[in-house]
Amino acid sequence: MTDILSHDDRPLRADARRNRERILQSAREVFAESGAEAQIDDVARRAGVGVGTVYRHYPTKEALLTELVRQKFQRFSVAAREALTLPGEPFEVLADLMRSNAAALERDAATQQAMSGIGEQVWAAATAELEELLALTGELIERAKAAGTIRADIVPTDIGMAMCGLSAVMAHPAPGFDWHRHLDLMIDMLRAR
Amino acid sequence: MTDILSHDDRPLRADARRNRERILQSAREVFAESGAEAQIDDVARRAGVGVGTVYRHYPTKEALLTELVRQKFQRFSVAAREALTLPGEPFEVLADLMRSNAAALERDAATQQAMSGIGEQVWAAATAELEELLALTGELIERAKAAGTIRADIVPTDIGMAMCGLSAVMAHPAPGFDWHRHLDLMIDMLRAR
Amino acid sequence: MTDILSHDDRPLRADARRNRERILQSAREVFAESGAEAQIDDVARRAGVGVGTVYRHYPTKEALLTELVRQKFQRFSVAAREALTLPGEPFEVLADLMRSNAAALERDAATQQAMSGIGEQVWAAATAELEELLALTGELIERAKAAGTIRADIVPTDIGMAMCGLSAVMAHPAPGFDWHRHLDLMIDMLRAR
Amino acid sequence: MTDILSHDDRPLRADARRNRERILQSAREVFAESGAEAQIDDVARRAGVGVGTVYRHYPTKEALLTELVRQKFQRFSVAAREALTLPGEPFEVLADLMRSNAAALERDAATQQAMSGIGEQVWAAATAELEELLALTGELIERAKAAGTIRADIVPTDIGMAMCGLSAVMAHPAPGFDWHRHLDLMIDMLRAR
DNA sequence: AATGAATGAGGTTTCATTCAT
DNA sequence: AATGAATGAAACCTCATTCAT
Repeated sequence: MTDILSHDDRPLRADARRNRERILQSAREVFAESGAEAQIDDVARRAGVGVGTVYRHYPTKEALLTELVRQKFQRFSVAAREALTLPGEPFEVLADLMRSNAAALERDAATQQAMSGIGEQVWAAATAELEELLALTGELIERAKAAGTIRADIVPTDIGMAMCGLSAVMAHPAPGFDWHRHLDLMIDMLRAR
Repeated sequence: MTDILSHDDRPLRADARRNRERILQSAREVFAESGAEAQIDDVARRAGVGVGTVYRHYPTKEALLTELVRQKFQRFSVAAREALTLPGEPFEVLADLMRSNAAALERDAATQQAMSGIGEQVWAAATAELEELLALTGELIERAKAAGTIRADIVPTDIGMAMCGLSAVMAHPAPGFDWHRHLDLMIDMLRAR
Repeated sequence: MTDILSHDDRPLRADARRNRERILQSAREVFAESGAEAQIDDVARRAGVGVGTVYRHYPTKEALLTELVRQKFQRFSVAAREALTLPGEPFEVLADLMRSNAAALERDAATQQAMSGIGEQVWAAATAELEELLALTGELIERAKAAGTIRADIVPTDIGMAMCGLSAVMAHPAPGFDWHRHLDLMIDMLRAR
Repeated sequence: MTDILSHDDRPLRADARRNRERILQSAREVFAESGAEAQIDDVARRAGVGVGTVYRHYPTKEALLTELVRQKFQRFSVAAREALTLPGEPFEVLADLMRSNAAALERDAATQQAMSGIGEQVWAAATAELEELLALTGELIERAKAAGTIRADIVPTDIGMAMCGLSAVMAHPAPGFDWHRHLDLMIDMLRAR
């Protein structure tokens, strides 16, 4: 959608593409370290570019954050698509996917912050990606329902909410909190009895 | 403990106490409306006091936020204590408590923010209150275990993590997300089969 | 003058007088420690009274500072009057007076600040005291002139300027600065050859 | 040394250099008018730049003040170096230098404030410049000693203390105070008899 | 296309002073 | 007369964003 409306469909110049990658990587690291209140200047500095360059690629701090979340969702979608091709018992495939996504989340504090703290509009802007992800999740659920190994009333957003909650738990080092345990419990809650 | 060490044991003057209440109430409202990035000036204005007065009571924005979270936990504790005196089936009592706490959470965006996103140190400062709450939760769990109506392996932090995750879900109006449903599912996950 | 115009000539109540003394002493200490940017609250706290009490006695921070300077000048005047009664060689009497005033100055950072840094108006308000001091200094000078031991062209403000400069040197711990040496040199400069 | 370790060796962009100059000039004027309690906002406004620009160049009010003092000392050093090349009788050369420095001081209330009142740390940060100045002063003194026209026991800090004291006298419009006279007296005090 | 200096609204906090208790 | 809570103007500083180079 973005591409269609974009005023500039030409592929980016090689150096511009390289910069864009560097900026995103730097943003991931910086937001992971300092949370959403990290400064664009820091992102630029770590990426080795000027602030202006960051703004050329992402017109707004929010846009940058959004892109990060979008990409994360896309990767989740990629993983989900892969999972659909895996043999194995459907529910276990889904459970494994959740576990590996959670592990990825643990390494990506930026998205964690985005999922469990920041702005309404960041979400809104990533709706397309989220919906694709939910659709794929739906397919995984259907297979498990066919196999009778998942609760019959589960819908895709149940998984989404679980993962969203999980990321908040991760983001909080409250004493005694252990997200692995919380995830296992939630996987269990999805299982057919 | 806090009281003993406090540098100011004398009860507040009547007007000071009144102002303090007003400030807290105003803070709840303002943070609820604008999230954690709300401004102290707005809190002061709505409370009908000068900024200086807010700072006299809470020397930092963070301190104010912390107090809000603390109080919320204390109210949860009060509710838990009450629940312990209720007749009814122990698991259902616990479930009802979670539901009513969730409802309270929905009305209190400040705590929501705090639980699902912000400040590490806000949490840290509320540790004592959190622990009391977990202890009481433990008692409720024990009673349900004795009745055999809760999963035998549940511990207090399981409830804590569930509520923490729930507040993140609440804070996100992602399409299709419905926290009531998520909560019901989680309550079910706690139930003995 | 202040007394004549004062709306309240009645001697202060005993406790009020005690408070006034405490406030002045506290102010001396606090300004000495933190310079002129010390806060009235600190003065009040150290004096063991409320801020309001400080303000009842001195309607302004500046007024308090001024009173300190005034008193210092008065003490210098007392010392000068005493010096006039001393036997000894007139120039040496004057030199000794300067030395002992300098020593007093060293112990009184508040006045140092006032003499070498602060406000025009603080000086202005202490004009009467300064003039009395200069008049007494004039007498000391005259005696030395009669004895032929002081430069014939010296006037009272020469001493005033010397002491003013000295207090600035004192206030600066610049490496290699040694106010005793500077004072000795200046005393020498006053001496008849 | 400063240059070698500096995190920013590249020469400033032309516009940045221009702004920096403007800021310094404006700061000189503003501090001269309002003393050290002048506001950064005023400095910025008079320089015709945003506050942020001032802070970009000088991260702190103190840093700005320090730079002013530093420059003043450097100018004094330049003048001293020049004086070393002048023909004329060495003591008179030194005396003229003191007089012209005093005249410069009279026009520069900011440095006056700094020399005779403010911040310990402002001085500390200008130590290098002060020491260079003292070294050059030492050379001027040596020449006068060789000529036998200065007191044999004079050392560079004697001149430093004299000028420091002088600036305090200047800063105080006490009735009867005349810094020209004070300076003449002090120059006389340095002279060999 | 990239750079980074400049911008300035806006945020938090301080503190001299007032005033209700 | 004393207290200290309240006031709020004003200070300092930050940082997302713009724009000249």
